[in-house]
Amino acid sequence: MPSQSSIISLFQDKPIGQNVTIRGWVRTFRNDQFISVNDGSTIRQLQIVIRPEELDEATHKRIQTGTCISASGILDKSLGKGQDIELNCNRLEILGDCDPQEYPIQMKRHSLEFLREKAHLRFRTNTFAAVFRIRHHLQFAIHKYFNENGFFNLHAPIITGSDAEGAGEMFRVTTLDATNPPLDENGFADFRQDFFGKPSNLTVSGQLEAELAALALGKVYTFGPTFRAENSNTSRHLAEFWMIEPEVAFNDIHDNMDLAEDFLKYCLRHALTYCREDLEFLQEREINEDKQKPAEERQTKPLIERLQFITEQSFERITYTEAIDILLNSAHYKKKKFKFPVEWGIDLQSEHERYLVEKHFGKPVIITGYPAAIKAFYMRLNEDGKTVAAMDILVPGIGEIIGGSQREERYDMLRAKCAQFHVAEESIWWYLETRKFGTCVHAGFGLGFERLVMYVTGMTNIRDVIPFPRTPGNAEF
RNA sequence: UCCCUAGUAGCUCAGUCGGUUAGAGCACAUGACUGUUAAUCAUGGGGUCGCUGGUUCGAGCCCAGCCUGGGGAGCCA
Repeated sequence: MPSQSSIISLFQDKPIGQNVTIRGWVRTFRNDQFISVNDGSTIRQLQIVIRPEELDEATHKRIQTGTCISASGILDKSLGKGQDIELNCNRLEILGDCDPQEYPIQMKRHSLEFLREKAHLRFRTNTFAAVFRIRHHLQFAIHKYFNENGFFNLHAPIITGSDAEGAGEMFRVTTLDATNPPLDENGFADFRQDFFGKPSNLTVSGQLEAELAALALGKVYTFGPTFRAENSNTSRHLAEFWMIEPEVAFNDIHDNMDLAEDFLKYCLRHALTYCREDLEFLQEREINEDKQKPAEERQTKPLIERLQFITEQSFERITYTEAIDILLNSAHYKKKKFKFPVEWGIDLQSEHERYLVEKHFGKPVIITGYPAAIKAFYMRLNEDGKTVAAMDILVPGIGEIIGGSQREERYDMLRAKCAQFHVAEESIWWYLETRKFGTCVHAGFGLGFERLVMYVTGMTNIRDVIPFPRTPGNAEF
């Protein structure tokens, strides 16, 4: 018996005339003799040709959309038009039946909303298989980029005893009996008796831990799951998502911007090189979906062109103050088209960011120098005393994809910021000690992995780029 | 959490002014055909109109509450 081949290897090597075996899932069974099979190795289907007279009636009925089969035979040039090779089957085995009365995935267009409710089966559609192959390649590209550039990967803890990061609501981790916890002298749950002897949570960011490592290893990055218990119900937020957080000793805010831009472009180039067919499929899909939409909601450029465009452009770099000026001088503002007010000191709203990126510049924008009051306590205070060395990278379509900063490395300044932001020093004494013992300039940023996958695949809902999305009220599968 | 919007067959949707027996395409079943490309053609089965309550002689349609999905906002990555 010949060993099993992946369908992608058959398309690549084209071993015409050889006896091969493939295993996969039936997509369609046409004309009682053509079985279109996908094995996940590629977006493409292999056509299995079987002579009707060689197929007994019982087996014939078991070949349905979704059936798992093994097919052996001679690989040949295809007589049909849709493909260049096909498998002339001389041995067909049903590995797993699929009852068409019950199987919800049909060989037709399904809405993404419907497939979201079938998350266990949606991998079997072209769209999701393409998305998750691309997700894999992007993950690989990220590790590759950092490895090639001298970074060390750091596994930040998933369970943390610190709640000082201020990045959002946290999930409590406890082994206490929720219905009958031990109580302390004030009548509250007594976490001294909990597993860790103190309250603990799922991490909202690995940044603080990454900083500790960077101040010894030089260049590090984390790439792990993070958790936010925010009740945010949008197409861009998850309760569980994956984040990449590089942190580099001796980098200032400008080095940080250079790194982020180079890194982002590297990831896009990697996807363009290694995910070509999947991207072409998703591009085609997007074009078809856009036909149903009003003109103003359609993409102005096809997916691949958009990605290429980003890799070729240098990102626009402006300060927060300049951004406010651009907004104030815009015709959009003068016609009172912004819903929210614009003035120095405000946090930029989605509509402001979208105007800057999509209307004014038409390419990615890095904004730096935000007012200290609207950014986190650990960001380095600039010489003007009122702005911090923060940076946000905004991209068309997604908005903020990266947020980062040069960190406050000055011990006294950081303590002052802690007091200002009501961060208890005793809760992050270990973080403060790095500033006491051989501190140095350093900077880093965070990239939401799913936002990157959205950007590359053109998917518009974050729930469609993570295999099993966790959102408020939904932890099925 | 707030605003908008939707929920009718397995899927995608139509359903007029509140009126008699609930509509289509696809899917599925049966048959025909056999080099097809989401094959084609014919025939057929398939409904708790999201849930609860209300208005009415009569509700898929009107009203109230709730549930679920989608879009937007806030928060953020």
